[in-house]
Amino acid sequence: MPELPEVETIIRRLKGGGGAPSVVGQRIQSVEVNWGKIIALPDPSQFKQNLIGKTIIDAKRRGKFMHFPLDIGHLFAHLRMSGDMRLEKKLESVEPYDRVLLNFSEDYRMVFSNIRKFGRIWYTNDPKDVIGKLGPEPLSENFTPQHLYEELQAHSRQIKPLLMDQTFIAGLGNIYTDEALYISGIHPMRPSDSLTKADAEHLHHAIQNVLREGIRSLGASIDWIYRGGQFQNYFKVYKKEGTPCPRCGTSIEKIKVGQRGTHFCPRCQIFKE
DNA sequence: ACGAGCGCCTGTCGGC
DNA sequence: TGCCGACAGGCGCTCG
Repeated sequence: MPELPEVETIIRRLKGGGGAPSVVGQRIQSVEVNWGKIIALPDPSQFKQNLIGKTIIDAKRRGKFMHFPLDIGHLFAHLRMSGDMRLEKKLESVEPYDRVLLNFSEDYRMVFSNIRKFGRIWYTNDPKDVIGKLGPEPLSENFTPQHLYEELQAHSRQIKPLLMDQTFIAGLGNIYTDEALYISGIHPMRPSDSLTKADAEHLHHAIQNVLREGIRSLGASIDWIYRGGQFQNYFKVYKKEGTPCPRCGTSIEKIKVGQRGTHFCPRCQIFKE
């Protein structure tokens, strides 16, 4: 479930508010690591030592990364293909996929759950170690149609894998990329430098729209990981192969682009060189 | 610079 | 029914 809108939803929940508990202000008393490879930096035993006694002073998102500034240093987490970050009472039972637990001084703990063990957690004094190479935030002011157009021209790559390259733009994954390309009428395999200025403007608008709608819906919930998001009910092409295009009625197709399942309308999204 | 192939993991689904 | 391969919301690596 983890693309920008889902991570944003998780972060907002972790921040609490409205009477709900928050990770902000919590002091880490102990750390449990049940799968060592989850800890990307430093090694797991150092990781524990570094975290104990630290206090979380904020919870933020950058691309698909969760970012927890501490009183000293920074904690980052990435869910990769599966998983969740929960804030819960220490009384709750530990679930089978709970890989890393941060026990706070009082009542609560934060739990990194990750079925496929692809997720990663970092502790570092320098955020650049983790998020230094990320492209712009798609919902920030410095991501403009002009910027997008110029960057598209600067590369000659298939548009879909380029949009999913986190150094190009931070936060898009398979779902929101397919949806944004559909909305803007761009074939997923088109060379990035074949896009016109008008194409780039449409794409920029579509990216921001689909992400905002995703956040408004609290993300998408599919398969066995359900977290209450509703965006799956608004998919126009993702997982819609064989159903009629909402705009022209042509059957939605599924192909592979850059090794990833890709859904598009062959009539609305014409390939051009 | 770019794209393909593959590894990392666990679970589900469709075909035979 | 049972098995087996393909596939899944991601990303880093190697190779050509």
